[in-house]
Amino acid sequence: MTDRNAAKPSFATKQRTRSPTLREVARRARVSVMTVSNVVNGRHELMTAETRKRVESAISAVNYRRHESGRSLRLSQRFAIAMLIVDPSPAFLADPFITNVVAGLGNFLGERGYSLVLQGCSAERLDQALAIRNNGTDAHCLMLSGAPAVRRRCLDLVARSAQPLLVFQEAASDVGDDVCSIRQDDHGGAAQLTRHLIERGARDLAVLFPELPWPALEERERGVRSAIGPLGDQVNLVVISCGTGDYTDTQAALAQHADRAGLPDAILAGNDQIGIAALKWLRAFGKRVPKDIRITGFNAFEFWQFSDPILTTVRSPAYEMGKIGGAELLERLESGKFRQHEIVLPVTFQIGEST
Amino acid sequence: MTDRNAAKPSFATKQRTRSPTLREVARRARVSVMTVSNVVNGRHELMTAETRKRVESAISAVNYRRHESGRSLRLSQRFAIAMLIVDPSPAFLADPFITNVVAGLGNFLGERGYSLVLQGCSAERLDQALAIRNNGTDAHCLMLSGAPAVRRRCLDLVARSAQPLLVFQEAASDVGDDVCSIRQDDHGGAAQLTRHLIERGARDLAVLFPELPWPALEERERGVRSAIGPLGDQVNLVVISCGTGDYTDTQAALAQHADRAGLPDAILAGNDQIGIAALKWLRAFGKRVPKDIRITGFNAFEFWQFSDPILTTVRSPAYEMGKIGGAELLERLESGKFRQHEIVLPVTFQIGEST
DNA sequence: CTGTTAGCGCTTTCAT
DNA sequence: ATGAAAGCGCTAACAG
Repeated sequence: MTDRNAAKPSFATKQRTRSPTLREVARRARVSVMTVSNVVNGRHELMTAETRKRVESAISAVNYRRHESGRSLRLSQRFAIAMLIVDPSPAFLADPFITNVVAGLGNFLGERGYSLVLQGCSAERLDQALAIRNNGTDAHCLMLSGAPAVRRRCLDLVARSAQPLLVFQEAASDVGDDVCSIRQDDHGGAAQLTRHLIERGARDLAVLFPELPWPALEERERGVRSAIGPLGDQVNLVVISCGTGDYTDTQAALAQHADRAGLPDAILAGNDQIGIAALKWLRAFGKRVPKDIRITGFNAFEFWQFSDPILTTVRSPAYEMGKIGGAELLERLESGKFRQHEIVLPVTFQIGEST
Repeated sequence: MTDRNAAKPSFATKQRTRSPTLREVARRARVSVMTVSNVVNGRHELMTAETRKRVESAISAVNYRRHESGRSLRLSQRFAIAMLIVDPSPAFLADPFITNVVAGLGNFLGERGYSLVLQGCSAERLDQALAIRNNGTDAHCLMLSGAPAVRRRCLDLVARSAQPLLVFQEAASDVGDDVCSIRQDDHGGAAQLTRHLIERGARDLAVLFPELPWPALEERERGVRSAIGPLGDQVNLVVISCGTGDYTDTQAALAQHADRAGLPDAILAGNDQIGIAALKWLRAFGKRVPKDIRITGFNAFEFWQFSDPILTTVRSPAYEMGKIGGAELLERLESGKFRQHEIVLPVTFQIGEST
């Protein structure tokens, strides 16, 4: 019989004040730890009202908060989801598309008792990322950027973790069975914008995309081409790269292109930010929008209307995407498998003054 | 002597495939778990090269990833930090100020082996928030909005958790000793903008702030007033509320105010988004900026230059704030106390064309 | 209704 | 240089 008071947990005494445990609450309420656990977990039918009350006052007296690691260890469930954003820039939350997805996902998970672990990371260092090296969550979510080969490498790397995986904005059916891909209809949205431009008389189109190829951008380019398809001989298309896609790069790229090759009669910008930069540069250059040249944006997050004239664009369901993706993921955790492996959400055409 | 193979951990078999543990790796490498643990933790001097190699191949053979909950439980450290964003709107990441802080914080923590748990929450439900109810992180970070009394209540609630606390954009010295507050010099920035406007001849000023009082906005209003101070009799100031601060609300509020009370000769907007909405409305209304009326923004995140004319504004060190705050917090976790309790970062005046 | 036992995966301590 | 034991806080299973 070991005297339990003689225990010498020196490692555990490193902490200044250890936060209260079930045992401490149990001692104060003069019940066993199991009874306290039952109170904490709402199994009120297992005890008398008197006991429950005594335990509850002990809980609030010491402000007991359940230690996640004990529970997780015991249940082999972390009640946490990792969201990995692969972006070469440290400002991995700069795009409102991403923040809307993250907000939707985080809110949904929070309501359901799961926390969201957020990490931005470059593709090169993805194998060093905490969420990959350590096993601290129940599943991964992934938002990718970069060339197709880079994204493929990232996908395979994350898939090696053998955890459920939710991929945003990219098809991923071939990575395994425990994967779900959710994205918006970039193809359809881009096609719709293109048809709209052609209807308005544009024949000499340009897409203005950042150098870093997000999968959604590739999808949009395909959408543009498919809409042009039937009119291939009457409609011309060039691709202009606008560097990082920020204000300065976009304007510089456009200036250089105009110099070398002249201007198209319509520009499909990769997103609203790029569209606005282009629009402003054109007007400074003496062009009238939409009279001389038409411009479209993409995604419509608040500042699509900052420009003058207001952009014609396409509304993105990014917030819903986070939410729906989260629901699908928890469904997977509870049932053992994904109900769907591919989800595509519709976008909404939104006409402005720039076309 | 219990036969260990007779164990019946049915609860642990719920999982389809349990991820590999130290024990499994140890068995494959024919060493004890301690040796594997030593390899994982880089204590290479404790073993022969041969042993190390055998263990390392076993590790990569099964793709072993350390289970965070076991480690956390044993070490009484979670290696995770919670970031709570108190916002009545579900789009708690809508403001680029916040996303920059979060990105800076997350990147810094990630490099140092800590994960970032992100949660948005309304003030009313803060007591239900996962990060508050459960003890799953080593510290809290807090970004607040709302009236002073609401913020105070939130602060007290979070402080009850008795964990180290890093508060962004709000003084918090009176909440306890285990708290650090980090913010930008909103007061100074606003004062500088105000002096600039007055120098350019403005005498009839308005601040255009959203209804929801973020602490930084209060600070900016005080900055404006302090700059006016010495000229109180020559300079007039009104406060215009612009509802949620989004595009539509801002323009509606401005229209209503103009109708009732006419227009000031300078507007200090609460941020760049509001400034741009105001600027566009004024131009549509036939006013020339800056000739008839001058406008300033605040924070300068990318789209400050979207407007035409470009906004005069103030650059926010939001990303650095996240990073420096994170450093201060880890320092606290390692040393047992905060080195500093108040950190104020400078902002940078950035002249545009709107003043 | 309440309590006891065992063990989740890990790392510190101590023994070999 | 390597291993055995103990226990962090929690909950399923079972016993009373």
